[in-house]
Formats: sequence, structure tokens, C-alpha cells
Amino acid sequence: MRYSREHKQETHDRIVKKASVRLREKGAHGIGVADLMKEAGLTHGGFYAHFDSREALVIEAFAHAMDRSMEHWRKITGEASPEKRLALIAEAYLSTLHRDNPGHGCSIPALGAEIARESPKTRKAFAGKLDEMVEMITDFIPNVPRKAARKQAIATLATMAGTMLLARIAGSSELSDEVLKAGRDSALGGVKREPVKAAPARKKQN
Amino acid sequence: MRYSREHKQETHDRIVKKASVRLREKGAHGIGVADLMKEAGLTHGGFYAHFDSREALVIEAFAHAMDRSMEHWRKITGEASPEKRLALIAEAYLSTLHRDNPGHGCSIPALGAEIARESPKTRKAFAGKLDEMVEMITDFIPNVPRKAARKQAIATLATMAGTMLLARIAGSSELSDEVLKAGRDSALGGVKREPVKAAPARKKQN
DNA sequence: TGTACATCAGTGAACGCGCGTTCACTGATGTAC
DNA sequence: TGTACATCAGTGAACGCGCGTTCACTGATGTAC
Repeated sequence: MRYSREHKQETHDRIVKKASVRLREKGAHGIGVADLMKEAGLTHGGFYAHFDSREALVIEAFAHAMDRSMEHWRKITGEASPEKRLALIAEAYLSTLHRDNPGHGCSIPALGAEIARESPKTRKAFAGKLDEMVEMITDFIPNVPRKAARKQAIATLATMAGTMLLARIAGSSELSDEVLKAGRDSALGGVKREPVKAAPARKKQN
Repeated sequence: MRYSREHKQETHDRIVKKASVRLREKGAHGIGVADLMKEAGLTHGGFYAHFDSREALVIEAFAHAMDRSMEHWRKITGEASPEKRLALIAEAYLSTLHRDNPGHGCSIPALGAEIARESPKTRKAFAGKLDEMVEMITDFIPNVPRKAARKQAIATLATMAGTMLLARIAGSSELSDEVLKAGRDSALGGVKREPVKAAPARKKQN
């Protein structure tokens, strides 16, 4: 059928976009090539005109998802005062809306564990995007030396991702709401923590 | 061959034990029934004498893993003073040893996202163990009203699980070590956080 | 402008493979007498 | 104590199925002349 110049790129982008949603919803191995193509209104045979392998699509799709997350954060913090930016992100991240719509949410709690087990190529692509995200959050923390800000950015992202993971394990129960609330207060600095210093002992894992 | 009375239970436990390691290593869908049985020194045909389905084994295996984690925590905090208990757990949890040995580590960062997408039965079983774990950590927080302690327990567990997830995405790179360090300091209260209060706006997800 | 040919995104059948599950069978040991 | 039978954990072939990938083909449009 040979289409016009931009046509292939448009189709490619459509596959990536739809895949990025379904993969976050169903997991990195939760949906097949045929269904992903159907989502884009195509049949499975054409897949390899666009991607070398299923894995290549997974990489593109999650990168797209991470970019969209960062774009979203830039949007919601755009006009806010520097002091409020991180709080705005945490509020949006730790919402029931985000919990109940993994397909349009952050890839870390949705796909992180699976991607960490993929090939080095895939994992490193994810790690690169993670670093981008950390850098971005660091920029949202004002009046703190860069190194300390970056540390706080990592801790905040870890708390947000971990909270979302726990909230989704808990489903949409009372526990789940309790988890989101605890995460919000923690990310925003509301939870008292013990001023205990690092312990000397270091035994087995866990 | 008909074995002695305890034999079946021993075999059953061996399958569950080995599966709990391999599933954490490879993911909830990362290893098949035949290989799991081979791990236990058996052939795949006998599987259904022990479990109704693969899913039933997954439930037993992750419950076993969570119980082992809690048992381990009880062990490492056994003789410590109440004030040091949470720190001991965080130190052990946020170690490179734990990061590099998911098969013997916490199921939440390893299997959480996948289990949250399973059948309601599987997810609820996980949610129950999660609540047990939260209760246990709550008990490790002294001198704080129960409700506040529980909130802190949830936030600490979320931070620990999220940090481990990020650290594994980062592999064993410099970023990964940086993540573990930030997580340790955060879980132990060492990271300064902005005293910003919850924002009013609440737009889309992410 | 018109015509012949080349291109290549997309189609749909087919492939090889591994998976979860089923099933007829085995044979060492428990049990009944 | 000895003998005949029942039991059932474990074996290994087979099943149906869905997956990622390949491939010969299509046909609308671009390009060369």
C-alpha cells in the first residue's frame, strides 16, 4: 500500500503509545505482540517492520512512559512557586487516581521489578531514565546544596514508588488508603522518625 | 512408591521453599512448573498431587517468603534495645547483600507489582501478609502512640521497598549505591525534608 | 501529462517452542487378615 | 509372623494452547522516463 512519508512514523508512535499503556497495566510480559498490534489497529505480521523484537518495543514504550511522566510533572509544577513544586508532584503521585490507573502512571512501581530482571540492555535503558527523573526532581528542590537535594530527590522518589507499590498490593481497601496517606505525609515530611543513627551490625540480607 | 507419613509434607515444603527462592529471583511468571519441580528433585507430573494449580503454589511460596522475612527480622532484632530495632532492620534491608540476592530477600520489591495484577485471591493473600508485616514493624517502634507508630511503619516499609526497587533498576552501579545510601539515611531519619504542607491542587495522575 | 515499474507498510498463514495441565501407569510401603 | 491386596507419591508421554517470529504475498503510492 505504500503510504506517505510521515505515515510510518505515525504508526510507529501509535504502537509505542498504546503499548506503553497496556504494558504498565498488564506488566512487561502481560500482553502479547498480536494484542499490542490490535490495539494500534493493525495485524501482528507488520510488527517487525517497526521493531527488531518485542523487547525493542518494551524499551521504547517504557522510555515513552517515563518521558510522559516527567512531562506531566513539568506541567503541574509549571507556575507553582519553587517551594511548592515537590509537594505538588507528591500529591499527584500519591493519589487514588494514580493508584487506580497504572496504565497512565509511573513505570517504576508498575514495571520496575520486571525490567530489573530483563537483559542488561533493557535494564540500563531503564536506569538511564531513572537517573533523568532523579535529576529532574533534584531541580525541584530549592535552597539546598545540589548534593543534598539529589539525595532528597532519590529518597522522595523511592518513598513515592514504594508507597504506590504497597497501595496497589493492598488494592482499593482501607489499608490502601492508609498507605497512600502515610506516604503523602512521609514524602511531605510529616512523619516523625526516630533520630536513631546507623547501626553497626550487618548480618544477612532482608 | 507410597512413602511414610511425613514424607509428602516434607516434599511439599521442599517445593514451596525452592519455589519461593526462584520466584523472587525470576518473577512470578519467570519460571515454569517443570523447572520448579526439578529444583525440588522431582518431575513435573507429580506437581498436581501437591497443588491445585501453579497459582496455588505461587500463593504458598510468597507467603512462605514473607514469613521468612519476618522471622529474619525477629532474629536480628531479638536482643537489641527497642530503640535500635527499626534501624537494624533498615540496615539489613537496604544492604547490597539484599539487593544482590532477591531470591532470599523481601517479596515486595521482587514480586509486588506482579502479584498486585494477579487474581483477587492471590492479591488478597499478599495484602494480608503485607498487613502482618506492617503490624510487626509497628511493634518495633517504641514510645509512640500506636496509630502514629503504624503510620511510621508503613512509611518506613514503603521507603525501604521503593529504595530496593530503584537500587535493582540501577543494577550494581554507582547510582545504585547512591540510592541505597539515600534510602538508609531516609529510613533512619537523616534526610532533611521540606516542611511544606499538602498542596490544594489535585489534577491528573502521576 | 502519461505510462511502466519499484517500493514497502501491512496482511494472514505458518513455524517451532514452551507452557500448564491431564492421565495411564509404576511400585514401595501400609494395612487387613 | 506371613501373605495378599490397597494405596498413592511420583513418572513421563501427551494434550491443547498461545506465544514470538518468519515469510510469501498484496496493492496503493512514489519515482523514472
